[in-house]
Amino acid sequence: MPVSMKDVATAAGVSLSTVSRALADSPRIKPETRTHIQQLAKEMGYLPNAIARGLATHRTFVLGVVVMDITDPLIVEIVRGIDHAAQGHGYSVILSDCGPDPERQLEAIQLLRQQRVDSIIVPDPIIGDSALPALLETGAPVVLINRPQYRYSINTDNVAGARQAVSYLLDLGHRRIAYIGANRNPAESHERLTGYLEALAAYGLMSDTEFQVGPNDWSENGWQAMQALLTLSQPPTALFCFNDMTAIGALGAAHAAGVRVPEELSVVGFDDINLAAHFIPPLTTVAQQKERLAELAVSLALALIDDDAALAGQLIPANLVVRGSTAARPSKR
Amino acid sequence: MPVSMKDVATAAGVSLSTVSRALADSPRIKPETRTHIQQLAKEMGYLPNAIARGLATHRTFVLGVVVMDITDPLIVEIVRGIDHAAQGHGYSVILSDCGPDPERQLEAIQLLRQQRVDSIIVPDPIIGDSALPALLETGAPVVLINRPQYRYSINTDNVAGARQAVSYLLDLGHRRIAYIGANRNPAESHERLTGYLEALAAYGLMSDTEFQVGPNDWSENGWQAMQALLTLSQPPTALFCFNDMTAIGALGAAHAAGVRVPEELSVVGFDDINLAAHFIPPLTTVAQQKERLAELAVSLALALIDDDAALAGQLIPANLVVRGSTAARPSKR
DNA sequence: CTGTTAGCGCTTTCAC
DNA sequence: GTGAAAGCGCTAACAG
Repeated sequence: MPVSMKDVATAAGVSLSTVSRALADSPRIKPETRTHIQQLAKEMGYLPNAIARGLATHRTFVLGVVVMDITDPLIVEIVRGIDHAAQGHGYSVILSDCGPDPERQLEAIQLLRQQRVDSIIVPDPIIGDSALPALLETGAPVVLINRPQYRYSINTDNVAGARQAVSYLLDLGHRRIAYIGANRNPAESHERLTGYLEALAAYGLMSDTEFQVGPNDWSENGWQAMQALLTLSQPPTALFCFNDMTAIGALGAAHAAGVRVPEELSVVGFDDINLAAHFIPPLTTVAQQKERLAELAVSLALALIDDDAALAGQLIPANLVVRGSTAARPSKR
Repeated sequence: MPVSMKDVATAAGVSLSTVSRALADSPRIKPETRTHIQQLAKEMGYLPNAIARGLATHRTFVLGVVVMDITDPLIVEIVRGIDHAAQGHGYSVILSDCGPDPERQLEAIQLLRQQRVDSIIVPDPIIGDSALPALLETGAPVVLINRPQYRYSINTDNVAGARQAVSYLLDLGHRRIAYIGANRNPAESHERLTGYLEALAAYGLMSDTEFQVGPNDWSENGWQAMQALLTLSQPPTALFCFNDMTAIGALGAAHAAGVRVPEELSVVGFDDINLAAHFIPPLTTVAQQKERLAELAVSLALALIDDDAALAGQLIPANLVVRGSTAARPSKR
């Protein structure tokens, strides 16, 4: 029932293809008739049928986004950025939340293929150690976020970000600084560990291996890692955590043990999720530029449709945001 | 390049329509040939082209989901539920994050219409006071979540949930109980206020109007509301908050003012967002059944395609989850 | 500049 | 039971 090009054509007394051209701003059309038709189409409430167009052009103007858990505070923010950027390009995004089950991941990818999405973005560093191959067979280009090992990716500069955070702690006078890593995410965790070690080395310090805890990820595990650190004879005075959720877990354990933050312990996270600013105390953290990562990923995903990989492999800086969870080293210790 | 039905047909030495029927499990086909063709299709890696099918059948097997900010902790959880439920029905979901700008909301809706989604779900009680009319003109059925005023909606029982929360506080011995509401969400806030008042009334109590603060919504405002309450000569000993984010804001203000929770002040939220369990202290809250809301919304959205509105208007119970932010009334006060 | 004609890949009458 | 053919709404040669 919605009005089609044919309807517009007969109403305008021209042929179907003239309408098609007019609406597509084709150069080969008389300006007057074009504006006339465009206006007529608007009056009639014509809305292009993306399905029909997709069938004819083999371009659906739909982007697929595959995540394992859209509930992850970092991931949602990136997904939101992707959605906005896509809309800016006239694209829609199909969201596919796969969960941890590999079989379901495959099914979800099949669905995406059936829908003939033009390109796929995976803003989730965890997904796809198993699903990635299937994804790549899709035919559609696949862009990853924060997966530097893969060629078509857009990544945060984890090493530099971590270095910045730990340097800051060193500048505050801290010398016993621990790192709580993440096992769900070995590659990223290792990069942040590298930055941590580099910062220490620049101060002529070595990291005590008992200060490299984890790897862990969830806040529960941040909690456990903190507890382990508190049993040391010389516990750390500062903590650099894989991400904000880990930091929040550690904060909980510190609170439970009666360790005051930041007076007795400084804590730095990574990501700068929305919550970080609202936590008690507000979390000092290394902010990822989620919007920018998303924009670039979308641009790359669309460019790859035409085999343009110029944007591939970009490294985006991450910047320390100082808030209430860090302070100078307690003098008494 | 992907294999089409035609390819399968020639490979099988049958006609195109036979393949179509075989793959659609049509009854009018010899069982043997059907299984044969199905197997052959699988071997050849045939994947149905949803675009072509959509053009032929006027059914795209795509659901539209419109939100204002997918980053909202309650909304994401519901969206995740929608995505899962949709996948279970063989549907994909196009996510449209519109932001607060009404103009952009209209554009996003246009995109959805162009994609000819079969149905639309709006799990966001805020969006659409302006966009709703446009949405309804879409032609596609529209289902709302937590918008009881609208006929095709699935809703949490706010009144009963609130009543439960406040009754619990009363049972703990609290008598001076404040409510912090939300102005971004007047309808929901009012329902929860109603439950609050009902619970007080059941104890033969009246609410002091100075205890009905807000309406507010963001955690910053929860903070402000709490500060206002603390200036009262007889501040409340317990707080029922519109939602968890408000509660978290209030918790922050209490912390800043040196008021200990739950020893000196009990706080109850609403929603049970992921974070609630991880906060310090873990938040007592009224849990919405996000999965269930999502499932029902999807079922209704799909049923409405065939004009079946049996599920419309369902009321889903919300249940109190007791955690660490509530305790018996301090005896000294 | 504009009209005619094929498709795009699939479903669905209508015949056989 | 199976095949032939038309058509979904649009684009894109190909003619004029």
